[in-house]
Amino acid sequence: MAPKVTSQPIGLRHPHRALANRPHPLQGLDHLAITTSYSRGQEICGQSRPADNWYLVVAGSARRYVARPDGRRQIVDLLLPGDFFGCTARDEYDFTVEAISVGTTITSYPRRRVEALADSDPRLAREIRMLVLEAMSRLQAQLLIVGRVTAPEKVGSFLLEMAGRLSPGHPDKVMLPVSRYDIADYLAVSVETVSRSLTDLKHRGVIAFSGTRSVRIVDRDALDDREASRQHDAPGRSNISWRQPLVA
Amino acid sequence: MAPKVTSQPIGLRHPHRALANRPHPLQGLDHLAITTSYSRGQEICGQSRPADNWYLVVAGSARRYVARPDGRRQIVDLLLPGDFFGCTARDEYDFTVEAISVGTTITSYPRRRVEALADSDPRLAREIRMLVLEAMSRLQAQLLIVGRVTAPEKVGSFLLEMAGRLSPGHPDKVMLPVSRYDIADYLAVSVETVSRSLTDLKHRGVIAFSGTRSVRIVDRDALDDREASRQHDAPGRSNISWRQPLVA
DNA sequence: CGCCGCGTTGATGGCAGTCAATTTCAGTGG
DNA sequence: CCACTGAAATTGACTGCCATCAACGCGGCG
Repeated sequence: MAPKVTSQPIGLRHPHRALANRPHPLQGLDHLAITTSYSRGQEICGQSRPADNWYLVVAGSARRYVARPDGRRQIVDLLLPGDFFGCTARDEYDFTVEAISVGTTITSYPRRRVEALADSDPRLAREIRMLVLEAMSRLQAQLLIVGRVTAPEKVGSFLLEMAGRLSPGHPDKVMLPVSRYDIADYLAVSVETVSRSLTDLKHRGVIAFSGTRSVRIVDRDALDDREASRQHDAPGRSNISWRQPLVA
Repeated sequence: MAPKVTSQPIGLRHPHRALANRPHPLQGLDHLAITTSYSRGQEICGQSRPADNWYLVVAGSARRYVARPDGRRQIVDLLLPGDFFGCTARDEYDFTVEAISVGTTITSYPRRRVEALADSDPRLAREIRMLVLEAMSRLQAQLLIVGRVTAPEKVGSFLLEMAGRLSPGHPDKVMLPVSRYDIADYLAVSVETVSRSLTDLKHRGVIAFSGTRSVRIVDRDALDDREASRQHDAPGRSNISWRQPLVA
């Protein structure tokens, strides 16, 4: 039942991407940390298990999701190098995290020890707070994406989000680490709709492919939020207009 | 432009609901706090304004939302007494918060001062972390609700969520503090769909009304997550089955 | 009384979920 | 190197749900 992991710390000499030996978050906790490599689909932490560890992605990617009783799953975070997870208000995880890419490398920190250490090191406490706030920022960004109206809009803003997170330097080249199924469960739409939206965007010349998971953003403006407002001059239903007079 | 608020601290002798003089979060910061009453629809903090304050709801309710360029708005948190907001990773708020109920009372804390204080008081730092984690938990719960398939499911799980947060004691009586429009913008569906879903649930005997905003949950199981899986024996599409063999 | 916020109901078209079939791709073992 | 296998991805056909437009009832308030 327990995930079969190499529970020995790993050298970390050649991490696959990012977070090389450069300074990374939680640098001062290396003596408590255990860095592990996971294979594709391997579980890192599981729903309704004691939340005894906090985690930081070193390389690769992982999906944080909630399994619904009806068999569906809702991905509630896509984790990339530098992303933090596992820190919850409760005693048990209310989600599952699985590695996506091969050679996904993740550092785990014992919660009790780190909390104790944070009580004596304000800088650490502040750093943890920032990591949690960034996780919350990701969650809000996802909610804004999922809350969009049409499926091409969701897929489009998903691509923009991934582009911004994967390669802040080259913002028009996206190497998706996830399958269409993962995108579907992230956006709460069906796989077929994801596929159709992507081909739709391709035919409209908004994006281009070089391989199924390598996307180039051709027309960034068309993917942007402004699209819906400029495309057709229909102003969209606001639900806000009636708010203004109340403030007076 | 600045919200016309009574910027003097208020006595807090008779807060409308909850958080009476009983011990509340951030108790030790009363000397820094400013408690203000807001009227319906009044802005508490605004998008792209410097994030200089953290806030705690004392009484009433508020909506945290993001205004989209096309005029829509997405509510990303419904704030009830005891809820914390305004703590962000960036220097500017990326959302707006408005009071909903009349007499909404909110305590604001100067960010810089509190952060400095947290650096010397680990208990305070830990308490802030817990408040942020609870905000994150609310966000994840909302994402799970918005990610559901049909509109009645979204509305139903919204009612359950509100029931759990509003009155942990009487979990079958829900006094909604929000309008149908707010529910719609919270669930990312149209107002009409919210109304239709509610009447649908009423006709199916799942809920009962005593006034448009007073709901009684009659059949809790029918609102639960299990509904979709038991109703019809269609197992739903999983996207998970194919994961299992990979772990081996 | 009339205005406006709020809530509901009806009619209709378009989009997306579902079922199904096919193709492409990656990994494995011969 | 290639055949084989199963997952990943795409495309098509069809149905049902939901967004949209429209109209109407209700209640508070100036």
